[in-house]
Amino acid sequence: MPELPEVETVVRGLSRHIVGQKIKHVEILSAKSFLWNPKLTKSKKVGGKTAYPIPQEILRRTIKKISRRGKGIIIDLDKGYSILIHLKMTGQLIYIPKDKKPGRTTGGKRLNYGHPDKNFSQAMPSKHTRVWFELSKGNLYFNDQRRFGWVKLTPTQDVFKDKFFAKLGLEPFDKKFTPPFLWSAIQRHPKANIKAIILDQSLITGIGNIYSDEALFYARLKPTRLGRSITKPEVTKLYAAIKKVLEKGIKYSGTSINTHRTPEGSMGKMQNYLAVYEREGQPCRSCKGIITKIRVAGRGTHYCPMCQH
DNA sequence: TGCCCCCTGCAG
DNA sequence: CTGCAGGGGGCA
Repeated sequence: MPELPEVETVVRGLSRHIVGQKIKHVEILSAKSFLWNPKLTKSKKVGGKTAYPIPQEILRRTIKKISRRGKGIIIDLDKGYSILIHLKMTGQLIYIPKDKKPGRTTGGKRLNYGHPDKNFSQAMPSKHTRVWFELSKGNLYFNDQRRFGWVKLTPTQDVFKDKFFAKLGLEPFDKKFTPPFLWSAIQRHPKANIKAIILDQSLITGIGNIYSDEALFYARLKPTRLGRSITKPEVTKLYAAIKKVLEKGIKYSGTSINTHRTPEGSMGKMQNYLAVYEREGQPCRSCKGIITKIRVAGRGTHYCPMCQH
């Protein structure tokens, strides 16, 4: 689910709800979702599920700050530890206050968990809950259908030594991200598709498959254009388009085509404003063209053949 | 720089 | 049943 706008939505929501709370207990329901000590695989049954041992360093720590780097989430605790989380394709972080009744072990409130039937509700923890944090005033659930995502615990000073965080490029909202920066990044990849270039997290962080297609649409660039063919005026347009689509995504709390939810469990709204993504066969919003789907950089890619060149 | 893989569920 | 899905790591 998550690209920069979705992760930013989750980080902002969690910041409102869980900063200042203490971690009272943690259940790891899927060993591979909490990358910690793989030797500790001795499990026990909790409510019919298998649970794994937890690192003691995480217990009784207070949550100080939640931030985002690229598509990764950093939760800083007191006493020098941080929790790192990546949602990958289907991860969710859902927070349910304890006073939301009926309380008790599940944390109570039932949520529509991406189910097409609006009346369907899913109790937390759900069958996709992989890590369950009991906090002082509520419960935080890391749900991840496909188990591609991960949670890690690391000393705060080592966060950016982490294999994932260490190789991230520039944030699109960093002052250093400028048209000249984008131009030079593109020059270094003359033979790559422009889509592959803007998807490369070691150059710019946070753009994924949805927002790359959207940005290329607003820049009027065909996704298969090679880096060396891109002109300076085109770079300027692409730069503006990238910032525009990411800002719009954040404004609408992300795209909920499938599993993306805010920490409160509600859907984002950006899917209603997409220009090309998931709009194959539909008319272009700015010309008479029909949105076409092809394969670029191994990903389904949507564009308007009439206005993107 | 591309391809396969991790995993599960859903549409066609 | 096959193919495909908001990501990214490891391998030619």
